[in-house]
Amino acid sequence: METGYRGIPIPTIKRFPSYLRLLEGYREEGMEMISATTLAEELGLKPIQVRKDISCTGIEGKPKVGFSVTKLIEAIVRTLGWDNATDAIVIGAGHLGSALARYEGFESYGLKIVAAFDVDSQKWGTWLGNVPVYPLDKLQLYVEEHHVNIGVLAVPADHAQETAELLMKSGIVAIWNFAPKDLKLPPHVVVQRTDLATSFAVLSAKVKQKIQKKELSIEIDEW
Amino acid sequence: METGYRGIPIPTIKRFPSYLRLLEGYREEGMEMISATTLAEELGLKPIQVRKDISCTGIEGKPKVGFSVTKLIEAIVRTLGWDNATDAIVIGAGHLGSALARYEGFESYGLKIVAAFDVDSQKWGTWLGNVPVYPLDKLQLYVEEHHVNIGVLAVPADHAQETAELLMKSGIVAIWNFAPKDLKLPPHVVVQRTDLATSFAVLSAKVKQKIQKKELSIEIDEW
DNA sequence: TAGATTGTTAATCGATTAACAATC
DNA sequence: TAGATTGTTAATCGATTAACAATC
Repeated sequence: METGYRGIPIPTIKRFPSYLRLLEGYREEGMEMISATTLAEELGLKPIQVRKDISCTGIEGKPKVGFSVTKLIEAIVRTLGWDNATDAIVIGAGHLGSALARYEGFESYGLKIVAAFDVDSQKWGTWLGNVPVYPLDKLQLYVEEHHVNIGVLAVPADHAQETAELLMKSGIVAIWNFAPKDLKLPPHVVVQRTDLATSFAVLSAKVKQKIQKKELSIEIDEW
Repeated sequence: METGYRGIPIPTIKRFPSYLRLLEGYREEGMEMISATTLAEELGLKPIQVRKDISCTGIEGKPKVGFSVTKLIEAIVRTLGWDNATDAIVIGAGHLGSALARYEGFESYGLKIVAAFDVDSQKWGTWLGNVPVYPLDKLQLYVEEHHVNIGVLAVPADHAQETAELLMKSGIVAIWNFAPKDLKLPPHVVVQRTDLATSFAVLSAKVKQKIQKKELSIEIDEW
């Protein structure tokens, strides 16, 4: 059985934004060509890994010279799908939802927050930066009328599941979940978590491991 | 040459918080035993993976019955190092820093935000929930006096590197970096990113892949 | 040219998954 | 007991890394 197209590895996808930030800096400095070797050094990666990652974009480099900075940027942006701007809504206008709605960096990812929704009537009609806050009841209608694709979920954990289901029913394609809750949704909905607990778990584990290593003696780090 | 202790796999660490949330729900319901099979089903994982993960905590189960809910919770919490509360400070009292300082969920991870710091003199002396905001100049002294271990970095990207170096010099052990910037720090400092761009990149790629697959027909994704 | 860098093919490494005996 | 579940050992899978020919 032929499964065919396998897709770009998730770890590679995760490194792309770092490449992009670095490359945009180089572009601003007027640099035209960049080698995988330099990118690797700058990001603490191995050159071979950077080359492998870049090869996923389909772009070609010149031996001894490297890659065109602008072409590489374009290729990565295209590979991530960040060249087509997508409208998104934020659900939950609490502290986190508010910070997300106001965040200006999303533009460069092709993400545009067009509205926020909340159950709290006191927030209706207010603005989070340039983003208006509407009643949650208006969500379904808004999504249908404005063809919103992405829902940014920033509600409390105990309302995450039901809100996600509402988003799904409204026709949202993908959910970016900031609530500390694992959603159970049918596989046709794309869900991506940004879970503080998960991130902090890795930090904690690294700290703990470092302490353990130091106790068991062994080597030293310089600097 | 014997390298010895290898540590718990990062993917396992990342799944632990999901197990914990689920288990705490079961504990509240008064459930005493739980099987890996049930946990797996609830989280959309394979039973074998859950068993492997659990085995990393060192806890033992009973065939046909499962694991003690409370013992499993304790074991995971201990494995993550969440049983020892750690003091942390937030640097940058903008929208994101403010949301982080006010977030109450950190308690259950053994993380306590004790202060925030900002360059903006207008913010000095104000409070983010229960967290006071101090001048950035006071950071070094504060860290030394209060033995703060963790710095939560929520400053703009163009100040992230220098602020991280300040934290390092002040004696901070680990940095939780929310700035969209890759930090260059010596290996003895533990750094963990929570990068919106990275998370959104995965979301974008999944959406794009799904569209492509739908065109080519065929099946689904994980995560 | 010589040397650095690309791109491909193969080897390695680590995590996931499968198989199955042990056990309550 | 029979059947479900654990825990271990081996197989598989995917990503990283190594090796090296091609090339500007």
